[in-house]
Amino acid sequence: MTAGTAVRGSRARRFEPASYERKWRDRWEREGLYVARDDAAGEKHYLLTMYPYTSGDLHVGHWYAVTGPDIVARMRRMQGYNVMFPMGFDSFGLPAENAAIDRGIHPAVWTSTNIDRMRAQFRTTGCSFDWSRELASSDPGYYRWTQWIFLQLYRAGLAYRAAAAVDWCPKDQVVLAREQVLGTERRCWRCGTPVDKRDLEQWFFRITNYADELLSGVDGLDWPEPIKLMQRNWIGRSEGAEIDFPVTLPDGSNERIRVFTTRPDTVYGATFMVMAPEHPLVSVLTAPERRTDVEAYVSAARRQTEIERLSADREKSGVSIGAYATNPMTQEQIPIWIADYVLMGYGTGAIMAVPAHDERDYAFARRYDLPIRYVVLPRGGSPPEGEPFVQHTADEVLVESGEFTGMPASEAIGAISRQLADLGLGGPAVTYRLRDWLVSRQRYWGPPIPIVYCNEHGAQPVPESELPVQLPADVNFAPTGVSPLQSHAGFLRATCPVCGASARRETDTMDTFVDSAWYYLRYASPKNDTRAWEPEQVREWLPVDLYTGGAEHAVLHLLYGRFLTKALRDLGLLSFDEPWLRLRNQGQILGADHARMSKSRGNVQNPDDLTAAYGADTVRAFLMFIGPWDQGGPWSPTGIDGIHRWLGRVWDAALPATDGARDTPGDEDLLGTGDEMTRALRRATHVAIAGVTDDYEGFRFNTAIAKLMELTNAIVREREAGMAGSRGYAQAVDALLLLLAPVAPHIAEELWSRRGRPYSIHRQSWPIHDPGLAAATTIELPVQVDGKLRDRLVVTPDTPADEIERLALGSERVQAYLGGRPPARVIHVPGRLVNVVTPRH
RNA sequence: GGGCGAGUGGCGGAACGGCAGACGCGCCAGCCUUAGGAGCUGGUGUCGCAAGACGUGCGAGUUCGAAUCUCGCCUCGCCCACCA
Repeated sequence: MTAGTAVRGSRARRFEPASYERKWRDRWEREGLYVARDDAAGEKHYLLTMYPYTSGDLHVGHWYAVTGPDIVARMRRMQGYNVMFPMGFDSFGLPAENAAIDRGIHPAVWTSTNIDRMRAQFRTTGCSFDWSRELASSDPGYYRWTQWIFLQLYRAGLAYRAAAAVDWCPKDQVVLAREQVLGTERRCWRCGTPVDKRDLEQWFFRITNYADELLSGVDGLDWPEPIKLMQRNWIGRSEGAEIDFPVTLPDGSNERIRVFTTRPDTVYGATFMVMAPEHPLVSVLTAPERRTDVEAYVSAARRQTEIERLSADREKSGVSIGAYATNPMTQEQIPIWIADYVLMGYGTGAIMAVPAHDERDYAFARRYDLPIRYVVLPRGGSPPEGEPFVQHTADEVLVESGEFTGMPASEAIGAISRQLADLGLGGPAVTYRLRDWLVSRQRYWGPPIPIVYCNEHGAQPVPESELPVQLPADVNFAPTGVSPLQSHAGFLRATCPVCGASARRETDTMDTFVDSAWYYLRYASPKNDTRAWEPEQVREWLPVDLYTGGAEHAVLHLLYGRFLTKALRDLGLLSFDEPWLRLRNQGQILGADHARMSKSRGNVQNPDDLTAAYGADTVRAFLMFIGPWDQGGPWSPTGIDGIHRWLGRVWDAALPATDGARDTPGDEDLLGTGDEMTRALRRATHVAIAGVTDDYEGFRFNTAIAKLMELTNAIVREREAGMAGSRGYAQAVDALLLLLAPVAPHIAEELWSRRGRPYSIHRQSWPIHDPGLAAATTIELPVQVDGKLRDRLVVTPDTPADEIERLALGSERVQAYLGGRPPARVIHVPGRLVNVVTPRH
C-alpha cells in the first residue's frame, strides 16, 4: 500500500475485486506460494483432481470441479501439511484429430493453443495449483514414458496381441472407428456400404490377471459406495463350475466343449447346448446339410453391434448346427445350437442350456420347441406352469438327477462340481465379466505403440533407448478413414532390433486411457528425462491421498489406474497397492436446460462474464454454495448477488479505519484465545471454526459457507453495537478471514494485508477450535408432550437432570395437557429435549 | 429387465432418530435517497382474526418421538443392460 492509495480515500476503500484479484494471483505465482517442495516440512499430502481433456475453453463445470479440492488444498496447507496439488492436461484423443480433418489445423497446434487458453483460464479461478509440475500427455517427454510402460507390460506378458473384431468397410477396405459407423443399418460414414466385422490383430493389456485383486482391493478404499459398487459389478465375479461336454468330430476324433455355469446343480436338466456364433468349434462341428443356414446366421451376427445383440426384449434367435454333445451326467445326446445371446467374450463362449431353470434358455427352448426338464424344485413342490423355476430359496432339492436326487440344491452345487472334477470333466470355476483392456487405436493422435514387425522375428519391442517413437508431424489428415500413420513411409520404416533387417513399424496408437492410467505418478518428478518417475520422489508423494473427479469415470479410468499400479508394483517399480486412497466425486453442472453441457447444444456456460462482473471469489463461493458438491445440478446464476453482497459485508466489517495502519489491535496475537471478545462473539467464532473445518474436510462446502455467513452476521451485529474498535472484534474478524481464505483467497489476502497482517494469509496457521469457548452459557431446551412441542426451558448447561425434569413438569403448558394426572413417562435426552408422555398414551 | 440414488417452502437447499425449513435467493412492508435493478431494517411453510391446527411424494409399520429406520407403491435421475 502506498500513501497515495490511502489519500485517495473512499474510492480505494470500495469493494472492487477487479482492483486486487489479479495483483494477488500474480504475486502468489511469482513467489511460488503453491509450489510443492520435496524437502518441505510437514506431513505430505498429495491432492489430485482429474486432469481435463483439452477441449478448448473452461466452463462453469471446470470451475466447480476444481474449486472444491482447491479449498481442501488451501486448508491443508494452513494446517501444516506439505501439499502437492498439481494440474495438467489430457491432450491426446480424437477431437484434436477431427479438428485437423475438419479445419485443417494440426492436432499439435490445436492442442497447444487450447492448453494455453485453458491454463490462463485456470489461473483466473485463483486455484492453488503447482504449475511447476504441469504436464501434457501428448508431450513427447510424457508419451515416451507411456511407451516405456507399454514395454514393461509387454516384457511381463501383460501386453499381448490378439485378434479382435473391429468394424470394417468392405468397399473402402478400412477399419472404422465406432463413431464412423452410422445408423442402425450400420453403414460406412463415407460410402454408405453396410459395414462388416473383421478380426484384426489388436493390442491388449491383461487386466483380467488382476480381476481378483481389483475386486478385493475395493473394500479397503475410502471411495463413494456407489463407485465401489460399480467397480465390483464391472469386474463381475461369478462362482460356479466348468463342465466338459464330450463331442465326436466328423473325422471320428473326440473333443470336448467346455461350458461355464453358475448352476452346476441343474446339469441333469441340460437338454441342449448353445455356442456363441464365433465359437471356434462351430465350423468344425456343423453338419454338411446345416452349413448354409449356420454360415448365414454367423455372418448376420457379425454385422450387429454388441449393443444390438444384447439389447433387451429382443426375441431369441439361433440355428441348430446338426451336431450333438453328450451330457456328462445323463449320458444323453443333446443337440448343439448357436445363438447370439451367448457371448464369445464371457465364460467359455458356450453354455449348457437348462431351460427349466434359466429365463433365456427357457425362451429359446419355447421358440424352437426344445425339451424342458425340471430338475430342481421346492421340497414336495411341482414344476411351475409356463415359466422356468429360477428362484433360489433355502429349501430346494434335486429331482430326476440320478444319484443326486433328493439332495438340497445348495449342497448339490459343490457335490456335482466335485464329481465332475473326479471324472476329469471340469470342476469348480470362477469367471469374471471383466475383459482384457483393448488399447489399440487405429488413430494418429495418441502414443505410437513401440513395436516393430520383422519378417524373420515377428513383433519386436522397440529398444528403450530409441524411445520415444515420435509421431511424425508431416502427415496427411485427409479423411481416408485410415490412420495417417499407415501412409507415412518414413514412420513405417524401421529396423528389427534382433537382426537389423528392415522392419515395419506398428501404426496403432494407444488408447488415451493409457495416458491417464499413470499421470499421477509423473507429477512426483515431472521433469525427469531419464526415467518415468524418480523412485525417491514417488516414495515421498505417492499414493495420492485425495483424488477428485467426475463419477463418469467410475469404472474405466479408475479401474485402469488401479490395474496399472498393481502391474507396476509386481514388476518391482512401485511399492504400494492402490493409487488413490480417498476419492470424492463432484456432481455435474448441467446446462440451464437441465441437459449435459455441450457445444452442440449451445448450453455451455462460460464463467468469464460472471468473473468480470463479480470477481473470481464471488464465482467460487457461489458455485460452492448452490448445493452439495457431490450433487451438481442445472446451472443458474440466481443468487449470485447474495454471495456478492455477503463478501461486501465481509469487506465492510474487516476494513480498518485506515489501510495498513495497524490501528486494529491483535496483530501480535492473530486469534488468541478470544478472551477479549464478547461472549456471543467468542461463541460464534469458535462454533464457526469447528463447523467450517469439519465441513471443508467432509466436502460440505455449501454448509461451510452458510456458517461463514453466520459468523459474518454475528460480527456485523457486534459492529452495530459499537464494538468495532475492540481487540475482541479484531480477533473475530481475523478468524473469519482465515476461515474464508480457502473459499475466497483474493479478498481474504487483500483484507489481511489492509489490516496490516503479515503476508500471506495463505501461510498462516489454521485456527484451532476451543470447545470450551464454543459452549453456550445457557441452552434452550424444547419440552414436548407426547412428542409435540409445547414449551421451552432456558437453563444453564450444568442444570441437573432432575431439576430439568421438575421444571418441565412444572410448566403451565405441560400441566394443561397432563390435566393433573402424573405423567406415564418422562423422557429426558440431556442437552436435547424433554418429552412428557401422558397416561392415556 | 436388474442395481444404486433422490423426492422437504415460490426457488437453491439445512436438519448425530429429538425445536422441520439453517444459510441464501425471491417476494412483501418500512427507512434512506432527486432517483434506483443500490444500501439498511423487519417480515415471509400452509390454513386461521386469534387460540390453534396441519405440514418433508403416497400408504402402512417400528418408536415416548420419524424428513431421517423398515415394508409396499408412485415419480425422477444415474449406472449396468441376454454375463450363463
